[in-house]
Amino acid sequence: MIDSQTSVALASLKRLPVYLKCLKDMRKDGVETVSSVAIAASAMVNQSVVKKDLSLAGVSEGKPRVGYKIDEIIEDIESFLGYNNTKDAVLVGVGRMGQALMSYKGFADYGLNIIAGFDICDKVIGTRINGKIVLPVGKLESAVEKLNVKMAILTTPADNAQIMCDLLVKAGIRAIWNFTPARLEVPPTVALKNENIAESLAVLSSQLQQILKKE
Amino acid sequence: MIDSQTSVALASLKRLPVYLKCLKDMRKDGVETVSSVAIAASAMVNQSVVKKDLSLAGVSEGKPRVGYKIDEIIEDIESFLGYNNTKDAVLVGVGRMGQALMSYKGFADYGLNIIAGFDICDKVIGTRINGKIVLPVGKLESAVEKLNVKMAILTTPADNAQIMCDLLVKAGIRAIWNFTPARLEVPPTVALKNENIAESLAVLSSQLQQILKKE
DNA sequence: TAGATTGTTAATCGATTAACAATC
DNA sequence: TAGATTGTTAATCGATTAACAATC
Repeated sequence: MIDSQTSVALASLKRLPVYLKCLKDMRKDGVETVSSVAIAASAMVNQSVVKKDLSLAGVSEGKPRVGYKIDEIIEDIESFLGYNNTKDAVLVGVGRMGQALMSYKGFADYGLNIIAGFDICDKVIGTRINGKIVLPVGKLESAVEKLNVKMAILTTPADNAQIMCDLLVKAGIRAIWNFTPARLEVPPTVALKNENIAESLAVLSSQLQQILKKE
Repeated sequence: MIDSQTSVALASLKRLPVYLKCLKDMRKDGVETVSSVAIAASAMVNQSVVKKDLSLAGVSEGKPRVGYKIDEIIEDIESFLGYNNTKDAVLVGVGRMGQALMSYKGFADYGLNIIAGFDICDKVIGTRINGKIVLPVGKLESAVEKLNVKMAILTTPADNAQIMCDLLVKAGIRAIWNFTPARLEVPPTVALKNENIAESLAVLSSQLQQILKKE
């Protein structure tokens, strides 16, 4: 293969963290080997999809009639998802949502490390949340440059989102995780992931409606 | 059509709130009519997809050479998504994330109304967040039954998630919006939407990796 | 050996995109 | 009338599912 495969299918990429969670739960229950059929059942997806996703993720060979060693398969998926090499991130907008994310211990498992929060409000500037300092937005650019941070989490009010986004891009941030409802514009050299509350609610409401209709 | 179409394609359903946000932003800028081409550009999707989604959502006829009246199309999409008839919800787990969601004013736009929070911690019980009372979990079942609430938002620590989930189901909740990383088990009569932080991060990290690789 | 499971190949399905007639 | 846009139909694409040979 020359200059091979650019991107794992998006759908596969989204399922891998789900498998990982299932596998870790199984391991906690003392499971030592696991088959694709078992993963499929636990993650509630088709078994063909599991097999294909695992091979895409480059999981070490499983043994026919046995399956995969649970430690190995977990290690392989984590390494594929990059959970081992820590990614630093800054967080902009230390409101309740921002504080919730700064306090969340689970990010460490995913290799994400929020190094500091930034805000414009004097009440939070200088405080520490989960041990991480909150700095004024004025210090954002120099901090990002000095620490060579590539990822940012955006949790400002929607009105400020684009302005802060522009500032982040200017500072050299290359990936923005947007928790605001604003539709942001970023240059093509910057990755953007919208955490879309309205989308999720639309899906859930529609499912609920169908369930209630059936009765 | 007899007993027609059970479910709008999931992909379409997810895009509609995006269009809605774009349309509202346009209206704020004084736009009065809009074409599917303009929506497609703003939402950054293919124009065929927009046309198809709009027709699925039952948007009132657009006029060739003119497009859609912006007030009408917004009204149509909102009504299709059920933003007009308010859905009550309870929230379980009034930690930082729970408080952030209870404080979020934007839910009103989506027709979602959190009527109360529930927690086991004495420190928050009895307080009010954004005017909404926090009650002990012991009162959950009776409240859900009395107020006929069908939807719940789950923001507990992962350890308690399944227990609280079971309690919600027992109380008659039919749709659970799960913000915890736990993989929940619910009966088939209950809708479940996982807000999957790990999935989003995997997608963003992968995009970032590709962008950095190109340089 | 028999049988369960892997890993891949082929078939199916659904969603996206392109094309175009109808319309104002 | 000319031309832009709608709304739908057909073509393409990709992802899911089924099937099966290889293997332990």
